[in-house]
Amino acid sequence: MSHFGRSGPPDIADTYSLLVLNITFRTTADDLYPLFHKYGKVVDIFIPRDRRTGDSRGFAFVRYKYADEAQKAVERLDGIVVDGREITVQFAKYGPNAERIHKGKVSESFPKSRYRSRSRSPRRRHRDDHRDRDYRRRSRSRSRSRSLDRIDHDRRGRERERERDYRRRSRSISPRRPSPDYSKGRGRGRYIDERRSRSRSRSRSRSHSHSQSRGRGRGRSVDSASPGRQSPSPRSASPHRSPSPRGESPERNGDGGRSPTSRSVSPRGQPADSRSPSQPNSDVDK
DNA sequence: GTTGAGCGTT
Repeated sequence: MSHFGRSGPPDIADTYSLLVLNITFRTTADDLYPLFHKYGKVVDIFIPRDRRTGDSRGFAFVRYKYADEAQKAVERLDGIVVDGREITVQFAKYGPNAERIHKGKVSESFPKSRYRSRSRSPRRRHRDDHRDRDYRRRSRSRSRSRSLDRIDHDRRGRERERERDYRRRSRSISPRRPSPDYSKGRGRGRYIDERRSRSRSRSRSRSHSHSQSRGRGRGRSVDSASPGRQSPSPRSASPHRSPSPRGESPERNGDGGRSPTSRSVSPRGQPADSRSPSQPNSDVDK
């Protein structure tokens, strides 16, 4: 009884899910089970993890059998330090049985005591608020061109898709908001953005070999490269690494997976900026 | 080895 999330949800008939936030990335269901089991009957524990890496996302779902026990666990385990991190336990809102809980007796059994008076950072603003606001705004959309609406819809869909993918990449690659202080206090966000844009462009051109080794060194024979520094490819002093004189190299699979790096900046290939210096006259000629 | 706002799977 220590293997949760093995065969999906056992039964969500009369269970109450708790959302456990701020847990460490190493915490597993087995680690949370004893803690939560002390306050009630835990029927299932699920920890969402990344599909690519497989690491935990930092939160877990603990399903209780009874609401009173779940409530007790929320009050008792919310704020405790697990593995060196203060976790946050609260009732799950979005879930397969969220409606049930919302319309069930939980809503009546627990009208309040949702957020404990704890001096924790207010982390309640996220998708929930956004969704609510978006929904309201959309509902009030009375005058709007159809074409615009379509575009808006498309844009929103794209945004949602990106968000759906994984926010980690978004924040890592495109740190649009490094610090809320800049966009809140100062109004030079645009300036910074502009400058950053240019800087990024140059950086891309300059820094070529950006370490994109994110594959944990799987696939590369470390044995041959470990001892001594022999050249793995004893090819002649040829600066050209592309055997093909023209066209991109057909092989772009480095680690045998995919290239999550932001290399799709130019779907076409090389921008018009870096043209071949073969014909310097072309400029003057035109 | 890293990260840290948030809402979920076979």
